[in-house]
Amino acid sequence: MGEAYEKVLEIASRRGFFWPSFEIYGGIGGFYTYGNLGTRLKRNIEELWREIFVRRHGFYEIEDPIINPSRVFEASGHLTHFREYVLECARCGRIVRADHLIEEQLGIPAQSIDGREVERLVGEGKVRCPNCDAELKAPVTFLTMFQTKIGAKGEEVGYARPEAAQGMFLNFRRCIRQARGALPLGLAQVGKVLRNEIAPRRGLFRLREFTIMEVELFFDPQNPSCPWFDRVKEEEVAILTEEMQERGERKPVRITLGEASSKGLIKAEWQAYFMGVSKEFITMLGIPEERQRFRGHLPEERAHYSVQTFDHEIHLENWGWIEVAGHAYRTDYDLSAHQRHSGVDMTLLRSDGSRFIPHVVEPSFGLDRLVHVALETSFRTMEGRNILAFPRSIAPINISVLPLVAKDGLPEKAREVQRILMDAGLVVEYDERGSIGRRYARSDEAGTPLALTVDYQTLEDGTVTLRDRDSWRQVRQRIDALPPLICRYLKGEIGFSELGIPAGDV
RNA sequence: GCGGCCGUGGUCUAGCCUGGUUAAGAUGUCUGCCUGCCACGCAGAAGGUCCCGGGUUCGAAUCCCGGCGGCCGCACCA
Repeated sequence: MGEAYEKVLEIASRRGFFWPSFEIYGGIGGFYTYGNLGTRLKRNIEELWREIFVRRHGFYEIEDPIINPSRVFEASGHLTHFREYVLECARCGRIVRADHLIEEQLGIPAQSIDGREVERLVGEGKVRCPNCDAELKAPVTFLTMFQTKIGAKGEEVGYARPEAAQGMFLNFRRCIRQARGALPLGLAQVGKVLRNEIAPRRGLFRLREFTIMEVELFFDPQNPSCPWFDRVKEEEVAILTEEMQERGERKPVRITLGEASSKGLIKAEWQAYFMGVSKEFITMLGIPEERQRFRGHLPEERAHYSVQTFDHEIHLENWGWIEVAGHAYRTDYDLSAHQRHSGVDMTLLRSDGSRFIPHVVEPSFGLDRLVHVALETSFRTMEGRNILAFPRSIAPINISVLPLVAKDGLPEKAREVQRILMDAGLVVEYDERGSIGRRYARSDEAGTPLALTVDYQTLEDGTVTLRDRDSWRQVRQRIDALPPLICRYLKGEIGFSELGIPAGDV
């Protein structure tokens, strides 16, 4: 079953979903280019997310720069928390992380070690190479953020953002005013972020430049309830909490979000709410419920800004559980930090006159990972053919238009039908190469849910056949009735059999 | 970053160990014929820096060294 991954990668590059970037120059790890099908698939997933997380809640969406001045990340804590001190052995050249080595050899907790301490301990020869016991070279810092210079003289140091969230915090004051001061306030952003990963691998899972989709939900900690919580509180989810993992348990509990929230397993109701929305979203991408779970971060893996984080994980055959989203409770960490560093007041006024800094809950999705997961989950084979059975709402191409044979005026008629469907706003692929069977096979491999065939009967009565990608069944329908029917079908409002009357000889 | 395996037309692979004329096959693509619903058939064609660089050799896809890229394990993933 690990072949699904190999097969999907092969289809992805051959058919134009994605492939390694810069390949004519030998390639560089961690960068991928999306082709026509991949770009559409990615955008459709993004639109579905936007519908479910943003539009439906009336949240605001912003777009903030990728390059930020260093002060932003000094304030946010990323510049200190993103920096690793790395030690290299003078003899064998082995490279190790300073904090891990010091904790291991001297028993000093990694969190309490700063750069000066590292230099002192290494200089005094307190730590040795774990591999060959030789002396270590002076520590070098490794920053996983991309650094650049801003301006002609380059005196201003800038960094590429490693997360989109800071944009929402930096612009919070303006946005809350535009929202007329009302909490809860949801600010959303979709955009590229950059992380200089040490070892990018596994295709779209560990990229150096990737797209993130985030909501920062601001609320008053004295009024932490989510007005929509009723919608999800009966929803049952699989949760593996921090405590369970510390007890060595590996099997998640199944519990309703309402119960998980009231029992305190999930600290903020908003967090629990978004976990419910998250499950709904991921399920709509075609991932079955039993392959989803939420896993609480252990303290040492939790980001510096978070008091509780749940990863939304999906089980894949060859990687096991992989993270596609993080649900973090960031409290007032970021707004307080920016208030402290910028001197700008981030507080809001309650009706009783008291002032407070809002708390923040953040659902954050890695879009590229979702693209891969959608591809791999939808992959199946039928009679030796590859099929990408995408949910209809995210399929890159809506419908293929095919003449039964490429002669006798059928191609011309098919082109007319293509025009009609394109004018109706559909993404249509016309194909007359090879035989009809080959064209169906190509259509299936691109994940196109419908194939429309123009045959000799079309020329007589203006009807065509529609073929279902997943069952290969066919129905017949009049051309002029098609546009609204197909649109409703793609939205999932009607089933395949409602598209027309069954067609024979299949 | 460390260790193991790997890199051959668009795709998948053979050839490499045991260096030797035009680098083989399948599939895909293109042209023509054919076509009456599931990768049909026939004929023909195009398509390769054998990952890159260096070395050994009369001669390197093949042997050696270095680099780049990929996969797996370890580490990392704020």
